[in-house]
Amino acid sequence: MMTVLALYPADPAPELAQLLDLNGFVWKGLAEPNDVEDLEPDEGWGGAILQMGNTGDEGWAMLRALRKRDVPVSPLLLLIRGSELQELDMRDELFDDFCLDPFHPRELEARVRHMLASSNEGHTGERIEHGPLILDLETYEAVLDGQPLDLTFMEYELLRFLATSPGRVFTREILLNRVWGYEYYGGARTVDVHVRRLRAKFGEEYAGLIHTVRSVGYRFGQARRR
Amino acid sequence: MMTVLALYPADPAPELAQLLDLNGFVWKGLAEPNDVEDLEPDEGWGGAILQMGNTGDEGWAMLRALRKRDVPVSPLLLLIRGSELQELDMRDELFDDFCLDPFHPRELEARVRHMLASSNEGHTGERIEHGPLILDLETYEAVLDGQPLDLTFMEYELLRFLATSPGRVFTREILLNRVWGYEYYGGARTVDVHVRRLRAKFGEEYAGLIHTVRSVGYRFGQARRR
DNA sequence: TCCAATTGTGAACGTCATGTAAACGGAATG
DNA sequence: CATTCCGTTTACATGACGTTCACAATTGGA
Repeated sequence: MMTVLALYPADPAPELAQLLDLNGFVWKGLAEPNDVEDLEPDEGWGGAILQMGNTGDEGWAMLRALRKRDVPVSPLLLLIRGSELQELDMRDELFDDFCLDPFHPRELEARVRHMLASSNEGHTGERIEHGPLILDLETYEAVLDGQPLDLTFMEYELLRFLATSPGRVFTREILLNRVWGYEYYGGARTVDVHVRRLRAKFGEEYAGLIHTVRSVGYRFGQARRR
Repeated sequence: MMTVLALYPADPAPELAQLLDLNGFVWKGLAEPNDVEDLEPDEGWGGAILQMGNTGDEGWAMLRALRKRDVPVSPLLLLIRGSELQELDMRDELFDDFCLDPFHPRELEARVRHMLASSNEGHTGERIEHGPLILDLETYEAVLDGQPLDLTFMEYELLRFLATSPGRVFTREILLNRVWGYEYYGGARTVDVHVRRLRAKFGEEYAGLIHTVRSVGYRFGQARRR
C-alpha cells in the first residue's frame, strides 16, 4: 500500500518537499486543523511531519487534531528549532520523534525511514504472510482469506513449516523430522492425514494451497515458474 | 521505581555522563556484550544509551544482545556520527531513537526524556485497561465490568502479566519464569490452577477472557484479527 | 486398458493435555 | 497453639488430538 505523509504547513519548506520527493514519499499538505477531518482512513496515511517554526499555537492544535481523531494519524514527526525544545516537555504523547530545524537532510531522511519502519513492526515482526494465508506466530492464530482457521497444534506447526518455504517440496520423511522431531519414528501416513485435515479446513476454494507432488511429498503454494 | 540506564561503552564520554548526572538519571556502564546477561530483570532497567563511535562491530553486538534477551532492554537510544548514519539502514528493530554525535546537550536531554516517557505510555499512568478489565497497579485493585475482583497476590500478578500483552500466547514455562521468577519449574500445573481460579472469579460470562491454546499455553483476550 | 504404486478418506483407538477438586504445608495472625 | 489464608502439589476424570489402519480413489506407466 502506498504510504502518504501529511505535511504541515501546507506549503512546506522547499528543502523538505525536495527531500521527500527525492526519496519517493508521497505527501499532501494540511493548511489548518480542520483539514484533518478530511483525511479518509483508507487513503493509506502513514504519518505526518509538522514543521513547528512560525506557526504559533496552530502547530500544536494541528498536532492535537491529528492525534485525537477516531483513527489517529501516526506516527508523527516534529521539526522544531533548538530554541523551542522545551516546548516538547509534557507533550510526549503528541509525537513520536522530532528533528532539530534547520535539519540535516540525511538525518531527517533516516528519521522518516526509521519512524515508518518502526510503526509497522508490531504486526510484521512475528508473522508469516503468503497470499491469502496469515500466520501470527505470537498468538498462534491462522487466518485464511480473512476467515480465522481453527487449527490444532500439529496442524499449525505443519502449516507453519510448509508456509515458511512456499513453493518448496518436502518429503514426508523431512516433514516428520522437522515438524514432529528428530527422534520421531512414526508412519509416514501421519503426514498425509494432517495434510488432508488442513485441506479440509482450508475449504474447497483453498484446498489446493497444499499441493501433492506424487512420489515426492508436499509443497505449499505454487511451484516456481521456469 | 528507580529508572536505571545502561550505558555503552562502560566509560562514557564525560559530557554524556555529566548530562545524565545533572538530570538525575542513574546509569551503569556495560563493558562488553556478555555483561548484558548480568542485568537482572528486577533492577528497574529503563533503557540503554549506546555511543557507537569507535566501537566497531562490538557496538552492534551489544545492541543485539540487549534486544535478543529474554527480557529485552528497552528503549534503546543510539549516539551516532553523521557519517555513519547509513549504518542504521535495515536495523530499525534494534533501536528506538538516535541522536547525532557530537550531540547538543539539550537535544539529547529531550530525546532521553521523550524516549522514557513514551516507553511507559502503554501503562498510561499506573493502570492497565483492556475491555471490561481494569487493573490499578498502584492500589492492586482489579475491576471487571464494574465489579471489583477479590484477587490474591499471585492471581493478580499472573493476570497483570497476561493482560500486559493481550492476545499473545505464553507457555507455562515462560509464565513461571516471568511471574513466579523460577529458574526452572517444579510443577507447571501451578499455572493451570491459578488460571482456573481467575476464571472462576471472572464468572461464567468472562471466564473466556483467558483462553487456552492447547499444547502451547494461555493468552489473555482475543487474538488479533488480520 | 490393465496393473501397481501412491495417495485420499473415514473411522477407531490410545495417549496426553487440561479441567477440576481436594489435600497439603508454610506463613501470618490472634 | 489454633486458625485462617494462600500458594503448591497431587490425584483423577474427561475430552481433544495424534496416530494407525483398512479400504477407496487416483495416478502413471506398460
